Amino acid sequence: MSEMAEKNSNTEQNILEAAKVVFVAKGMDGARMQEIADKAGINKALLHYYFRSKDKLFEAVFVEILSKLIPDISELLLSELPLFEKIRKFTQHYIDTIRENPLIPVFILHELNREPEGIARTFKSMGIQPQIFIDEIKREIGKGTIVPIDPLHLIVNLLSMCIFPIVAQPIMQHLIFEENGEAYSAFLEQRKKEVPEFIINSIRKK
Amino acid sequence: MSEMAEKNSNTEQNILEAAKVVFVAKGMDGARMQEIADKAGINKALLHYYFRSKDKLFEAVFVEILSKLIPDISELLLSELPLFEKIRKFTQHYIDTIRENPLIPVFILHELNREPEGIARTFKSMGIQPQIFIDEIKREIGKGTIVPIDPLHLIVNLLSMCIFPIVAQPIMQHLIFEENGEAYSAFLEQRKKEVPEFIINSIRKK
DNA sequence: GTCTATATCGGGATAGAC
DNA sequence: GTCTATCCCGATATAGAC
Repeated sequence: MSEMAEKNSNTEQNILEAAKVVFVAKGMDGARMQEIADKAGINKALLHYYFRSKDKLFEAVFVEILSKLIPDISELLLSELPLFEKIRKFTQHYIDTIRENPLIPVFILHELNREPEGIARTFKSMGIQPQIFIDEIKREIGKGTIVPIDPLHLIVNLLSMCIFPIVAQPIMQHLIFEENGEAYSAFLEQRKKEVPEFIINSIRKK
Repeated sequence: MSEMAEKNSNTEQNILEAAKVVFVAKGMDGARMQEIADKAGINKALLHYYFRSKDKLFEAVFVEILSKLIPDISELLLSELPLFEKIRKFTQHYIDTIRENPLIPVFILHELNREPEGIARTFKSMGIQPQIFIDEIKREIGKGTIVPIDPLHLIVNLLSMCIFPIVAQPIMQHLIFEENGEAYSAFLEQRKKEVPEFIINSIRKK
């Protein structure tokens, strides 16, 4: 049994991996079961054996992606560092994380638009709790370390400046570097320092 | 002939309008010619009469969207206002513009990922020239009005904080307002003031 | 220019052998 | 568990009448 189970879950994992790549690149509608099967080194019929349908397979992939992403965010918000240090660490770590899978944010947003109800259900079932970080910002304002600012805007600014330049790379690269991928990559690397300093510069009490 | 031409271009325009809505919401792959025909109040066959294929129709829609978007950006970068004023105006105008068609940025990015070569060609054929704005920022740094900052990072920060919160509304709304659309709308409205002040606060020489 | 009817094909899904 | 062969529907595209 152990051998069977071994092989079973290997194949299943192969399928999930392949499906993830294809779904993320092409979207649910553009993805082809044939392509997933090829990439997994197996046969179309086997896809249906493991996951009953394309919808079910997609759902599985979507859940896997989300459940990997969310703890990653939460973890950092809850660490024990002082605020400015936390902003620096978060930016660095987050830019790196998204650069590893730059297609995922657009994938999620696209699918969220495509089928708001169905996917949103999946999404809601996993909780993120930004409240702790919000409270921390409020405390710093109270202490007078930083200027009065709505914590939500601060958080959204931070996320925006990390995520957007990566997901918009296909456009930005063309706009400012004439398709020079190397240059844009270096630009993103710089942002790991530029963004936190930009933020801290704005909120630090003088 | 005038009557014919009239009707002709009306239908053509109706099709383009309908196609735009459907393509933007569902993406090229998810869009159905039937749905476009229905929304245009005509028949599937007519779509093929005006535009030979789905690909051709998509191309037409994509070009129309881009050629509307790009002058809109350029225009503002070239105005004559002082820098801080320009940042305020740009933010306001740009947030409003994107809120009118919040799905378009994700649509563009998704399609760019789906078919990098084909679409990129279309994209490149229209030029945006950020150089004038870059030079202006450099001059202000020279004058000592603002702190030394790489103009590209400043521009990307600005765009990020305008665009991202709107395209990521489906996620953010859930994260911070528990699906309260009204509250998120008000939040975006606030950003028209918060974002420029956040930026100016960061770059202004003290 | 606009419609109805139909050809064609791609792709998701199932049957059944091994 | 994995494969081959096949079913069947949906969607693009075309033919042809009006």
